[in-house]
Amino acid sequence: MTRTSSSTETPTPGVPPARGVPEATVARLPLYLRALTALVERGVATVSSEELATSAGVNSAKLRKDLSYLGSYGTRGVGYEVDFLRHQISREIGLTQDWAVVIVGIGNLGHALANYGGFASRGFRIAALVDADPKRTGEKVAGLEVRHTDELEQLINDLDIHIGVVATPARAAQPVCDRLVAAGVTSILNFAPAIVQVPEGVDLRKVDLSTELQILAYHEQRKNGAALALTAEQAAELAEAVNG
Amino acid sequence: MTRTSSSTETPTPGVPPARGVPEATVARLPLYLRALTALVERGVATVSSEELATSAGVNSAKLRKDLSYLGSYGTRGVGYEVDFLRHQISREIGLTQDWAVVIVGIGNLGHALANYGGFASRGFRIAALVDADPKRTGEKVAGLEVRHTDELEQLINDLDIHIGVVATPARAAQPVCDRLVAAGVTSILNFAPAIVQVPEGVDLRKVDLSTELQILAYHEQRKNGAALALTAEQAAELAEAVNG
DNA sequence: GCAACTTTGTGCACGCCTTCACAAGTGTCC
DNA sequence: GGACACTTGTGAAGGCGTGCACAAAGTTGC
Repeated sequence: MTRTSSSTETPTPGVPPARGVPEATVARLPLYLRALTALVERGVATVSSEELATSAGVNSAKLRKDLSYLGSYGTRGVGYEVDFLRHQISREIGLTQDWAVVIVGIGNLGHALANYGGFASRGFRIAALVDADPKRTGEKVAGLEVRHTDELEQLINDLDIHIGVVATPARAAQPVCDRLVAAGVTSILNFAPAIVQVPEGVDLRKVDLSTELQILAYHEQRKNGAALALTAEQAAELAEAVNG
Repeated sequence: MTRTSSSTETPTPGVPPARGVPEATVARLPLYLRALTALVERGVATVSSEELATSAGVNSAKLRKDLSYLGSYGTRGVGYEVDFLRHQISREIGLTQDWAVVIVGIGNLGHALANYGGFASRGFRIAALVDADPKRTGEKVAGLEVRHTDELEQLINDLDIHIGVVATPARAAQPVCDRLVAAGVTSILNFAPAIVQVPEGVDLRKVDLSTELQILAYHEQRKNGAALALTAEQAAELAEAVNG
């Protein structure tokens, strides 16, 4: 019924097709998936949009609209069959196949990522760990041997890896991404605090720890009556700005 | 000149004031700050919006509009004075004061966060590390002694902590957040893969590692001609759906 | 002091996302 | 079998963010 993807003929040249699902919706699908998984584990069979929305932390209208982009998987008057919906979303995201992932940079963060259980349980398989430091080569992390960066291209090729996770220091991020892309990786998750450029067709997502804290700090500063947080210097500046 | 905050009288009840700077702009300020810091280190004195935008990975019009919310800190025909602008943004975000932060959950990720250099260099001071496991209590991490969760409220009070970082397992996230809030924390950065609810007035940001990967997987699945990625089962489902 | 050039700051239009509100189904109870 | 209660799916409206395009403002060279 809603397969009217013919009228939406403005594919926005620079952006990949993305069938019909808005980007904002895609970003929320993993959220729904998690909420549904929790419901399955509790043995719940059906759920209304209201309940599911609450446990996913969103508005119920938004949830229904999001799901409507995937199809009509609910039953009016009843709700959604939990297990069925979970499977549909899982398939839409592409979690029914397993994705081989390489982690580059096995420092503190790389360690944490390699050991993070949330990946394996969601269809992501850490297939290779790579570090530039020869001293780390051979070390076992999360049951996997750390390989030297020299082998990066070889590993990507042999293990058919399409997704790379970058957890290197900032200055190494761009060269590493270049090599990943050259070797055939088309999706990169970057944890390094650096802005990296990738060619068109490669998806790049960024997780920046200190950026998140800074955004919090911005709002924090504006609570409790901001005046409380002003230093003498800042107060002087403020006064100057208001009067001048 | 642009201090016409009187006409914008629709403060959106549920949302905190947020003087006049759009949320999307706030989220980019740390980006600009980083780019400016890099310029300072290279000894660059002035920079045009075009250059700064490029090195921050955004559009120059967007950069100028963003900066215009903070004030008129540029010089037409010249550009922005790097050090001055950096200071202004820093002040706007609230990085001129130092923020005491507590990290709850010293597992792999907590370790990585405690050792992450990017916090200290940006006005965030890791003031306390807390873990529920008595075996970890007393352990030294990043030069700080890990304390037991029992001491959480005491530490928050004594050290005047307003920002909490949660790196616990999923099931512990909500109780921990509740305790943080009860003890006076008003900003929380949550790394646990769980949806947590906080009362109004408390800012909550979420960093979810597997969500990011799932978003990448979604797009990855749609590259290379999605048909390639279909399993027999999925193909059958698809055929069924199309034929009805 | 004037003309040519550079770069900022912003009004405006467009598009995406969110939210409301309701018609269209579905189950239940009598 | 019909009335009622419930819930989905979606048209439409409003708000927010982006990017264009240009006026305003400053600099340089003569």
